[in-house]
Formats: sequence, structure tokens, C-alpha cells
Amino acid sequence: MYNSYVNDMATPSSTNPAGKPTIFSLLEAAHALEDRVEEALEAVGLSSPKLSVLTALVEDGTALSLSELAARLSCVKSNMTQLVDRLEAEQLVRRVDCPNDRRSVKAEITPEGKKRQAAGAAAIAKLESDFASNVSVSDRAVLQRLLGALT
Amino acid sequence: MYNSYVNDMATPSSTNPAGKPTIFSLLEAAHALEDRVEEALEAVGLSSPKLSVLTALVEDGTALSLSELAARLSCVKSNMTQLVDRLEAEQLVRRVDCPNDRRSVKAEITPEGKKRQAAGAAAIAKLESDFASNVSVSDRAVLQRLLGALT
DNA sequence: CAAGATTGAGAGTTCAATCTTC
DNA sequence: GAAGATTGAACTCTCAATCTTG
Repeated sequence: MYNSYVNDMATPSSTNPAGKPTIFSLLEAAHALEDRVEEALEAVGLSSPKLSVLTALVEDGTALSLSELAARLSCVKSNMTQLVDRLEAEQLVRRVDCPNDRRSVKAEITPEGKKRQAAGAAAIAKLESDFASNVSVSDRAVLQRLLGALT
Repeated sequence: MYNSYVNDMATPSSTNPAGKPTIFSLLEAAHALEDRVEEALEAVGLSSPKLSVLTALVEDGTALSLSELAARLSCVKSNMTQLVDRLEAEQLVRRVDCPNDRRSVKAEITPEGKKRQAAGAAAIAKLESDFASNVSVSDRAVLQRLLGALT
């Protein structure tokens, strides 16, 4: 599904169970996790980027401009253009012209989009609870601190 | 550079410093780390996938078939075809026919490829040591265990 | 000239289909 | 038929350039 392309070759110790965790073993694990997320979403006909857009729209309750969406997903505007293209092709979202600003185009979620979003959010919630039950409270504290240092 | 597309919308608590780490905050951190790796490699004219191929070739000391490379990088063969296309365009690698098996094509590293690989490996080594010095031994143990559970 | 959106090109990835060779 | 490689199509993403509107 995915490949930890950055890892094994560059660091032969990548998968060593006893050695120190390299940045690559961390990335490898993250990719594995990411794969699980994508798998769970595939089952409901979504991907992470698509769910993110849909969720932003649901949470906001109104149509959002593509620039606004791009800012929220921390991506470039041209990316949003294409993402919304694909979402619109699936009728999960509709493009509507903005009356105030004629440069702007808003994305509006459709009823089908709402259903899909709910299914996606449920799938993620399940994954999330699995994850939480497999990580002790103290481990979570360590993880949290490490994560903060990384970002 | 990258965006944590899977995150913020799906889980408003993604960046909460006090709350539990969600799978998304983990992925977010991993993406940040990944960005650093890519940045470091960009400085020497490489990317992670390219470095991985080059390093496999250097470590093995011989030309390797595309299938073999795909297996080592845990990716699909068609991906390797394209990766090697780009590597070959930069003259970091050369395609050579396999005399034994006429179906097979091997990738052979060039002198320029070796130089580039060395530069990439050095850049990664620096990142690695920075990382190691920022994570305590006990934290590493926790991280290692968590990682194992995830993969 | 800024801002909003789009287009085109390219990197990286996957899958399905195809071609040649074993 | 199965294995090695390639091609074509799709998705996600970035950057640079462009067009329209403010």
C-alpha cells in the first residue's frame, strides 16, 4: 500500500527491534498508521484529503471558498482546485459562485457529501479509540512530549 | 511543503497541547519530520526515494534489477520504472541489460550517483544525530515500544 | 498592484493492462 | 502460465504562470 521509501536503505538499522529508533523507523511507523487510516476510509469511499474537506464544510455549516479551505488544510490553493474537482465529480460537493466577490468560488457540501462525511468520521473514531486503548496514559505523555519537540 | 491533510478538520483536538495525542497529531509530527528530511536532501539535489535507490546500489556494490530495487523499497515495480527514469535523466544511474535473463534490466550507479549518495547520506546522518541528542534514552525506549505496536 | 482561482508541468505513488521472455 | 518491465490512468501534492476581479 505504501512504502517506507526513505528508510531501509538509508539506515540498515531501521527495523531493528533492539537498537535505537531512528527517524526512519518513526516515519515507517507513521506510514503504517497512515495506511490504516486510508484503508478505513477506502471502505466508505473516501480518502484523507477528501474527508478533511468534507469535515471542514460540515463543521463550519456553510459553504467555504477554496482559498479558505486551502488555508485550513494547510495546502496550496491549486491543490484545493483539484481536490474540489474530484469531490465535485463524485457529487459530494458543489461549486457555487460568491455574490460578494466575483473572484471567489465556494464549495458547498451536498446531502450525499454529508452522509459520506459522517461515515468517514465514524470510521476514524473507531480507529482513534482502538489507538487510545492500546497506548497507556504514561506512554501517551511521552509521545505527546516527543511530538511537540519534533514539530 | 507538506500538509497534514488528514488532521485538523477531522479532529479539532489535533494540535491540543494538553489533550491526548490523537493518531492525527502523530501523523502531523511525522509529516513535519519528513519535511525536514526532504529539505535536507533538497540541498544536495536529492529526494528520499532517490536516495534510497542510490543507497541500495552503493550498499550492494553491484547493479540491481528494478524488481529487486522495488522489493527493497517496498514499492510497486511500476514505481521503480519511473524512479529510475528520473534518476537516469540526471545521470545518477544507468540502465543495463541483464545478460542472463533478457527480461531483466539492472540499474547501475554512476560515479556522479555515488557522490550524490554520499552527500545525501551525510545530510541524513546529521539529522539523525540531532534527533538522537534530543531524545533521552528512556524516551527512546518508550518510542521504540510504541512504534512496534503500531507497525 | 493584491487576491482568488485555474492551468500546466513534474514528483511520487498505486493499480490494471500489456509485452516480452522464461 | 508466471516473472520482469513498461505504459496509461488516477490521486495527492508542489511550484510557476496566467486570468479575472478587487
